[in-house]
Amino acid sequence: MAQNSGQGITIYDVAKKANVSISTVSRVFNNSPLVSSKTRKKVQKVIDEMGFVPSSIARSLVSASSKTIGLIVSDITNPFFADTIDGIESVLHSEGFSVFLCDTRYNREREANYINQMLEKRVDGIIIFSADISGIELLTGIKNELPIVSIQSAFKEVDCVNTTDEEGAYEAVDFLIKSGHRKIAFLVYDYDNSTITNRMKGYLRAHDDEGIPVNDDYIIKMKFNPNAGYYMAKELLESHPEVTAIFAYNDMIAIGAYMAIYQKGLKIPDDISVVGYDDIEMASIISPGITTVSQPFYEMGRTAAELLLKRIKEEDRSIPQTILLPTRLTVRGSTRTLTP
Amino acid sequence: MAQNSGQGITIYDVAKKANVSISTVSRVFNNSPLVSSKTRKKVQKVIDEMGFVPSSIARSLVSASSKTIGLIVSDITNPFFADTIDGIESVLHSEGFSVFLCDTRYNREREANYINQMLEKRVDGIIIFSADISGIELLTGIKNELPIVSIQSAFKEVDCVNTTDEEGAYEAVDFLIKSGHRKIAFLVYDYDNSTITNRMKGYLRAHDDEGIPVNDDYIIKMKFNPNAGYYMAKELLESHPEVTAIFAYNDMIAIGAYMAIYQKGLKIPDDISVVGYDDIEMASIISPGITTVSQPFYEMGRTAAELLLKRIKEEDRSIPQTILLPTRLTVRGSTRTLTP
DNA sequence: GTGAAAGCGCTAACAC
DNA sequence: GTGTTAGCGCTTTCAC
Repeated sequence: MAQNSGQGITIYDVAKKANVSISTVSRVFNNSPLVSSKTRKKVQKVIDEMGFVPSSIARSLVSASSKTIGLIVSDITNPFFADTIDGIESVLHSEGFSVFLCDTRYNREREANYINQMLEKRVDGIIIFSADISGIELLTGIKNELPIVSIQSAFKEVDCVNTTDEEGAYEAVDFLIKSGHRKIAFLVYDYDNSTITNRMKGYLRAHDDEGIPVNDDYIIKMKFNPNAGYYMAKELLESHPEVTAIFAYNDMIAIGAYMAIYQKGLKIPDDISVVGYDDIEMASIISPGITTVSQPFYEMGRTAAELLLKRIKEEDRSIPQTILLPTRLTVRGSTRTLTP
Repeated sequence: MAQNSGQGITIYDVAKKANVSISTVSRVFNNSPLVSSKTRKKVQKVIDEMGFVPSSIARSLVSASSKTIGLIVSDITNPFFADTIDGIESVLHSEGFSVFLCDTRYNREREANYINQMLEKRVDGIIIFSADISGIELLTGIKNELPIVSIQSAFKEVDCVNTTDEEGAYEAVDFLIKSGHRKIAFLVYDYDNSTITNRMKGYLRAHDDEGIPVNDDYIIKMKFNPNAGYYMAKELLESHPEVTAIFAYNDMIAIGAYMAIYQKGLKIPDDISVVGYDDIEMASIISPGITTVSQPFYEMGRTAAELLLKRIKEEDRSIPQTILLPTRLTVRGSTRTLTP
């Protein structure tokens, strides 16, 4: 173990003690091949003894690269963000980059503040994974100078990594239809963004392809609130008890629906089937487990980081591209086949 | 709007264009009073026009302070971490500090890696909010050089910010007893740490103080798994259906218990009352809302940050101190009064 | 009130 | 293979 954490110790201290020049010290901890193994060993020993840790600040100043990327998310507690962050870091760390992570909590002011911090810190690029679009608006002012990759929000002006939302919803609803369900509700937030639009398209197209008419009354919308799923399902169960399946826009809504169903004294999936979206951890904890559309969050992170790194390295500012990643239906206990 | 984000523009560029020296430019964006308002206005205009953003890298190098603190958490998706992080940032930002946030996901290797990154980045201090103790072990090697504050894990060698776990559990169980409950189960993880020990103490002392004997069979233990609450409650309901109330070690366990109770066809709180701990968001989403012990997460963050800042500023390395923050029982629909 | 100059800890030519 | 040296973009004395 080193005697200390190297705070305050510089290459000069190491050089002096090892009787070499600072260049040699620099070469050693940069793994330059231009050092004899004998010198390297000698210097490394002194580095370890003194607990020397090179200052990334000084390195950044001369190399004109902070080796840091900024990551903006709108809500770090959102369970699937963690996997995405993992994916991002897995590729970034192997390239020696670190991540400056900022949680805006859907707050514009914080967002602006963080972006300014990133500029000051001279991040080499920015990845933004924000449910709403506002952060991206703020970024447009700098997108010509700094590579930017957006995850899960379609935006033509920067590189994007998205999932196939329409197909995911299609697969979920198609699964219900093929299981014999005909009266399938859709519980969704009342907003206008590409994700909602695409999942709605999938819901409609699945009906269309199977020749099943859509009953507009089965589409329940509500502005976002943490309890929205509960209220929407409650309303649905009262007004349309004939419904045999619910497709929820996401797992949080599905969980709210569970509560409304349980309180009505109904059983899942015996009386009603439920399908969610996202596959958050709670989807497998709750009982029965939620049949849901899993998104490749880790892969999304990896893809975004690779895209960004390519832009950083190649200084490539050509036309922004969008990469679409596929989803997968995970079947658990919340759905059953309807035998007529 | 600035023409660009200032990447690549230095104080020399600004100085030249404004016809002043670089010192003056520096004084302007540092709000030094030693500039005439006329000069200030002139320089500020150029700064805005060019979109100059000072490099925190260069500033850190000369000022020998990164104005950054490292924050280590074991799982950012843990819902209450977000509030704590908010609290931390609220005090840090007002002092011009930024936060380097690292999610170790309970992985030692990542932890060590992040600590090394923090050392390289020359953070001015570290706050660690990690369920397990390992991170703190890693930090002991550097605690003499860098201020460290730990949140929610008792550790004598560094400053700590904790909550009154025993009192929180006491208040919860006392509330149940005062509501007429006599057969109260405790569902808890099977580990040996101070938080678990303290809540157990609270559970026992509440019984003791009211002269109610504790039935050891009502204390159900299980190693951590995401579904532990469900399994423990299931076991309890089968072996001891006479129980009228459950005190869960945390809200996740309480939610698992809800599932087991619902599947048994029982109603909450009619057939059985449930009390949780933490007051995570889901505690108010789920139905009925969970009566639970709320922790002052935001305040914990603020307190930790203030403690750290004090250490950083005063270069104060005196005896580590521990600050205990109180909890509060939040009564919702999951509990009822038992009329004999 | 303003400017000149030294130096923070490193990297990267360039010289030997 | 190794050392010397000139900066990187700022802050901070110290003159004026």
